Amino acid sequence: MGRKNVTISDIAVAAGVSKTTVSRYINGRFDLLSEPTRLRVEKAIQLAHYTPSAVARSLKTQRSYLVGVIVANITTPFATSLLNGIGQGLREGGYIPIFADAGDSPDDERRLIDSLVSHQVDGLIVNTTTSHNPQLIDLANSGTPVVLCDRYIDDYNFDIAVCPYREPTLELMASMRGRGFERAVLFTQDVANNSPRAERLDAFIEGDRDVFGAHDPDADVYLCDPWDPDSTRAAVSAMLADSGDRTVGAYATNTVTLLAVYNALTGLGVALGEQVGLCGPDDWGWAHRLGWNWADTLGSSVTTFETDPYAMGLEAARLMLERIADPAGKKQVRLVPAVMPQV
Amino acid sequence: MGRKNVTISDIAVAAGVSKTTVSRYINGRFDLLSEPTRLRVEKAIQLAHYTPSAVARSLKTQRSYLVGVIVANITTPFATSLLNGIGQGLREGGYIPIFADAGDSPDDERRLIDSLVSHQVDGLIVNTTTSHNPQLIDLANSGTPVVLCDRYIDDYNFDIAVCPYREPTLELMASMRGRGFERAVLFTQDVANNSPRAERLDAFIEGDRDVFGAHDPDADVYLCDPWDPDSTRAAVSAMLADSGDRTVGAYATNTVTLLAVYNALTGLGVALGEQVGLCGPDDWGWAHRLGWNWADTLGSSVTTFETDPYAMGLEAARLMLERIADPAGKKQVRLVPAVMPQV
DNA sequence: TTGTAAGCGTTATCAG
DNA sequence: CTGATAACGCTTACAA
Repeated sequence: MGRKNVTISDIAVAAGVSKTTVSRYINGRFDLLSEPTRLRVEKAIQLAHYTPSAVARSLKTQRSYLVGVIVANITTPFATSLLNGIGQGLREGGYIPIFADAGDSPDDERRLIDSLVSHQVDGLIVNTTTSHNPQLIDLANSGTPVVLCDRYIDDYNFDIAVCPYREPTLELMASMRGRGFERAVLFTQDVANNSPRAERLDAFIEGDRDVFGAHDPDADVYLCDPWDPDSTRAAVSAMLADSGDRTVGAYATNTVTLLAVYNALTGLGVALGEQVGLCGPDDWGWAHRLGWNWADTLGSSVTTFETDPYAMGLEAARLMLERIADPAGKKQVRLVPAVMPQV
Repeated sequence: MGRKNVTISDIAVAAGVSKTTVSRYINGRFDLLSEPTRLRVEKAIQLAHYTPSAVARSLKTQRSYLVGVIVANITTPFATSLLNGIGQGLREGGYIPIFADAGDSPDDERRLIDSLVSHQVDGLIVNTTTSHNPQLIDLANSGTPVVLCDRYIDDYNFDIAVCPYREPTLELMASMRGRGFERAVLFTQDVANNSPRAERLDAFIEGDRDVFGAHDPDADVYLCDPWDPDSTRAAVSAMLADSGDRTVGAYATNTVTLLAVYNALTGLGVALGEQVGLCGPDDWGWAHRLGWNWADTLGSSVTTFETDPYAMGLEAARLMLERIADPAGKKQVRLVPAVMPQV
């Protein structure tokens, strides 16, 4: 109970050898050990339940075999599958993933980066909360491997795994138009500092103009915070008022927002399908692994294109392994395409 | 680019003081520094972009202010909210949570524990994959703070945050009986090594006997792996065949299993409500934060009792903080009750 | 108020 | 094959 930790010196003494020899054993340099010494050390280690200190090792070698992974918001279905993929990829390369959640707070993200770096992680995979991030740029510049996930950072080239959202968004809008909806609207959280949202917004504007023939697409954009049911209800109400008796095809910027809008609509007694149709990206990895088509459950009028956050995590992890192996290599953008909507 | 890390010595030299003085500055011991020296050190630190090495600090002080958090399967909605709560609680206490995913593999869990401990985490919060876990018992015995979450480990008293599942399970079964279902069945993953599942199984058996008057409750238990649609479909088919024309109230051991069973049922063309009713725990924290009643979406005949994984995480974190503050204190069991079903 | 020096538990460099 | 010994970057008595 609470007994002092056994160290390499203890083992050395117990086995009657030097620390160096024990160290060699730990690191599997059996070519440098005679059979008898090896056995003596082995026995001593087992007897004492010795495990080497990774901290001391990290301090000396400047490597930890740890990779820090920071996700903007661990509560989303997207993040869940992303982490799953990243974990898988890193383990395959012999690295241990350490997950952290920024909880959508740039401040917390900054603190986490500092902390992880100061704990000697060998690299950082970040699904960042801010597209303006000098800290990460400095870090990458100073030689620390940094890989981005899904979200861009301005003014610097990072290794990054991303999904192209423009095309599937346009396809989805075309399909909504084809189904006869007269007006297109977008529900989104604040787009500032968030590249995927910005990309989807741009694509929406483009589609609203080209596919729906809107003159003032900006007026079709509704801001809401999906985690705040009141905010979403307000946005949906405003949208309904603005629409008059036009039928509406609503695009939600992500799965969480889609669910929030769905809640608001049904809460307001709006039947989905005739008056309002709902669509958006489906970034819900684990529902698919379950074989559950949640969008169908909401109603057959809900259409989506499916992204693959697990694959994205896997790619990000691989980028990290490559970057660690070759710190000076050329930065890469890895595309993980969405599955086009089944029209 | 790749320039050597600046250390406390560099700052000492730059500021023309000793390492001790710089160390005092870092640790906020301003009472031991004269105004001028403080300013000199401050300037030197800023100029050099110096950040102290947490690794070196950990090695020296044997504290890291890191708490390792291992979750059995990060892909589940339960885990998502649990981590959220744990993160919140730990941050409030000044500790940094480090998340890791065992991916339902006891082997990976063991490796993760080793790794985190060897990286000097100040404590470990574990939602374990195995109820038989000598490694964690040793760890706790040796003085490392260990807190369990939701799942028990045999043969040792741990600090633990858990939800009592017996009562709500019985209530749910009574309500199913009240709605006229003639047979009760349970869908569950393997119960071995998993205390909450075992507890729900026991409660089901009790309810099947006492509420439904079953003579052979074991025959009403169907094993399936929710992540494998085929396995679930097979279990559901078997259940339907066994039931003949009795109506069935099906209890799923957790949310993921409930969804899987729902998929299988609808896939087989079974309409929910008349022939088969579905119920189980609702451990889907974030859906509730969204205000989304997913069970209603599946169909109004799906009934649940709601657990609170976020609160559970919060309690676990608080237990950890208390244990770190008072390593010798008495072990505690913290109950986080479920919300009884609305009948 | 400041500094010296030892040491945390490893690994790396040499020298046998 | 084996072993001294000096780092790694920090904290902490103990002096001054």
